[in-house]
Amino acid sequence: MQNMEISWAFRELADLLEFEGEVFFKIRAYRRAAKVIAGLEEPVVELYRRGTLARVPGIGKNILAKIGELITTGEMKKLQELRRKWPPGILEVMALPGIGPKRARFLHEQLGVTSLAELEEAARQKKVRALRGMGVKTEQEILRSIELVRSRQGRILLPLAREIAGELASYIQDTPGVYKVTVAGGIRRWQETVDEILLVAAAEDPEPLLNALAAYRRVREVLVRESDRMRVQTWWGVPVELRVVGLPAYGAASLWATGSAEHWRQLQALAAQRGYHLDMRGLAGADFPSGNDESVLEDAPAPVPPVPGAPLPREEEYIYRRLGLWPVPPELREGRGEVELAAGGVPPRLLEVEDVKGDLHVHSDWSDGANSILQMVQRAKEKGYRYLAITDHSRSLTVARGLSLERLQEQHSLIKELNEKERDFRILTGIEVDILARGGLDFPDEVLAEIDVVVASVHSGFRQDKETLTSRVLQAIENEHVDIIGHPTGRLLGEREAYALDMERILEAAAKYGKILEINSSPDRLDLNEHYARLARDYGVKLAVNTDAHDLRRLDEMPYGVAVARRAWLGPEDVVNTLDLPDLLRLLGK
DNA sequence: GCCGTTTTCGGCCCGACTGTTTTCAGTCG
Repeated sequence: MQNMEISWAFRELADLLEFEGEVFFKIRAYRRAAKVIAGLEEPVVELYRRGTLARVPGIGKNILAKIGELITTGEMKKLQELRRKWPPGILEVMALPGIGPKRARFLHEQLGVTSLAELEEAARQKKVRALRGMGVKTEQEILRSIELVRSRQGRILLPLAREIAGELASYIQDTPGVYKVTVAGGIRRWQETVDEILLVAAAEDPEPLLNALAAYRRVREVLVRESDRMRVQTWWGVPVELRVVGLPAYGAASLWATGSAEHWRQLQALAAQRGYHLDMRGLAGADFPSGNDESVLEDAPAPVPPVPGAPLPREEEYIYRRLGLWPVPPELREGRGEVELAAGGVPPRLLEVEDVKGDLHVHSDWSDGANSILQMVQRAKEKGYRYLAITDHSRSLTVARGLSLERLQEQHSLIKELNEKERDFRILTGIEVDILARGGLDFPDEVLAEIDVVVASVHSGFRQDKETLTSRVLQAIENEHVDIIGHPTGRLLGEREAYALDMERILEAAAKYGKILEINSSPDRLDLNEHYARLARDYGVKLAVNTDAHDLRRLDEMPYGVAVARRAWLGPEDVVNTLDLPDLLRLLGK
């Protein structure tokens, strides 16, 4: 039983209890446990066996017992009971923006709504507006939200996709007769979200691999089975496709399965021009010379590369070279001009994780972070960083225990003290200052002037109109003490649309005032996204790739932001936190 | 539910916004 599954069980438990109207604190305790478990670095099963799980904050007697139940029986009685009691669709209803437990319950009682489809039907028949406490606007908002949810249905975020793909790939890898396995598709290209997981395996005989996949404990259903491919539905709800080829076809199959479709189409066209024929069985007329050479088995890379920019399998590289191209990194394979680019000159130097010398947006337990400043610093050092900016929330964000002026000053004197003991590392004082709903910033200029790194972010008034929101952000950009605009568009993937912003005006202003825009690496944000990041560079705006980490583990999410930068064709020179400390300080005007 | 004790139960939960109201409930960050 993986941490993720245990965490999910408690989240579902909390959701169902919330629907039932259980007391707030109990629900919050379960949610906290779910979050804590998801953030644990060690397997819960291990901690449980060792008897140290109860020491984890947020896990008391009751939750410990439920975890024990999950580990030993694979089920949790309380959860099963609730699942039997309520239709599964009500959780989707409750998850709609603007619909909480009370309204979900009310809709269930008054209209018999048990699913999104039924709610949609009721709203279309104008039955929702007739209910007490709801009106036309609510009804329209519900229909809009359902539309949003539909559009993202079936797509999962990259970290989950990577985890599932890694688990399956290593399982397949262990099947006898397998030479190597690659995770391909959108995962390999570091797309924001994916709707399927594609695996390519090289083996003499596909049969045992397909049998193995069909028998995997988290495969729910075999959707398609052919002699060399299988498509299955999994326990996680995301379909997985495995394609098995012989070693000589491995490079072509991996290229094909990695895509994108457009990139592949352009490669095929180029091959035809050069008198070859390229399909997923290989590059006819130019086979990989050592296609059956046992030595190809030795350089098999990890199925799920930990960072973007991993070396290509040499069979892929060979095909690019034969087509007169330099090998195109998977992140660029979107058919957005990379094939033309790869036909001439030298490859661009794209940003790499190793270029990053520090993180300029992280939280500590002074506001809503889980770890102390020292713990965050320690981890930053382990990552080889030279600096770390502690940017806790400002006073207005009370839910996040935003810092009062006094606490801010207290924190900054602590940081100054800590810095006296540091060598070759600098803790930068910082703040994530709220861009207030009424305009202006949460701290006065004279306070901001004293801070090394000022990140300004919107956390309220998301639904204001475009003009209002744009002018709020413009005001922040024009403030001489602001350095970085944090998660500039405010989107939460699959949860909340970006707020209405006139991005061209924002980019113009950022260029004019020399302000840095953030690429927030949090996988549910990735904000700016790759399109705006590229646009920003075209405007001459510098970017900062930050994690916005609220705990130690999320400091590790830097690769996701780096992937966005790479997909935007950015190099180290476009990103400020590749600078050495003195250069960075100069840029910040410190 | 958990936590922290002042060891056995009380504290944890804030404030703005919105749409619906006739004075406020529900949602959300």
